[in-house]
Amino acid sequence: MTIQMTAQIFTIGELAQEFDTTTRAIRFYEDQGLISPLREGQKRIYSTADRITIKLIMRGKRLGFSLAESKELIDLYNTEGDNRTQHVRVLEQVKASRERLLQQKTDIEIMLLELEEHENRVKADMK
Amino acid sequence: MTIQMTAQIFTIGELAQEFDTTTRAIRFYEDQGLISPLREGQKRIYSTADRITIKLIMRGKRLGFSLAESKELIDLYNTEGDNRTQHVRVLEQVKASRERLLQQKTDIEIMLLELEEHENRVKADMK
DNA sequence: GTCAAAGTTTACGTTAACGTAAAGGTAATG
DNA sequence: CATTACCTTTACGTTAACGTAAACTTTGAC
Repeated sequence: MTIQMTAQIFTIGELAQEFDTTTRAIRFYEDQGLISPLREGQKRIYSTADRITIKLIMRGKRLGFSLAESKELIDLYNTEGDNRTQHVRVLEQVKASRERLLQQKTDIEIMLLELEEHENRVKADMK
Repeated sequence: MTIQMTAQIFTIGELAQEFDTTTRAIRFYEDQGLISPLREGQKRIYSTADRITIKLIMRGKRLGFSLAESKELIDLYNTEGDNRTQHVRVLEQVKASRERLLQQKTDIEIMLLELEEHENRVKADMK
């Protein structure tokens, strides 16, 4: 009794729908070297790995990352664990990314506080 | 005995330096209606209010806000408290902004976790 | 008075991230 | 077998957010 594990695949249209974007955009990401789907004849075949990459791209976009920046992150995760200098570079990149995210986090906290303040002013004004 | 309170003012160069940007950019924000500095002859004179607006713009940029979006926020804070429909619109805007920021916040948390995971993998790999 | 530093306007150039259109291939459906 | 729904490539168009250059004024320092 064997368990059949078929690798999940996706069409470009499915992914466009799932991530609320367009096929044009997804092909563009391929142009820019962010994904490299396989082909079945002419047609692009996306793996779950491709799908995750697109998810990462979209998350990046919501945070204001350029595609180039997202690509750096993607490449970061795809570094084959080889030599030490590579590793060092990766760790530095991780540090930089983390710092950026933490800065954004405090920016968000401040903006949330300011929004709340303003909301209260307006609500008080309504009475 | 009177206390002299001189309103702080800034030149475009000073602000460009403080926010690590260019005078061109600041003039551009004026073009787009985000700030309206006074003039002393030809020269622009920036108030502390203008300075705060620029601060908000920069924070917005770090979070991936377009200038149009930042302008909405700025206008939001500048709504003269008048009629009720205005107030309602303001509160709706506040809600939308908050939701966006909260989404970004969770995006950040996820990315931080993923970074940490990857960092650990790489570090383990180095041994 | 002239020189340098900072300010001004006008205007064309540039990059990122797709949008949009045209022209065509393929596969299931009635 | 023709229509419909997706897929493909190629290529030009568009918007945001300034960069860059040119040509000119203003002002404090020497």
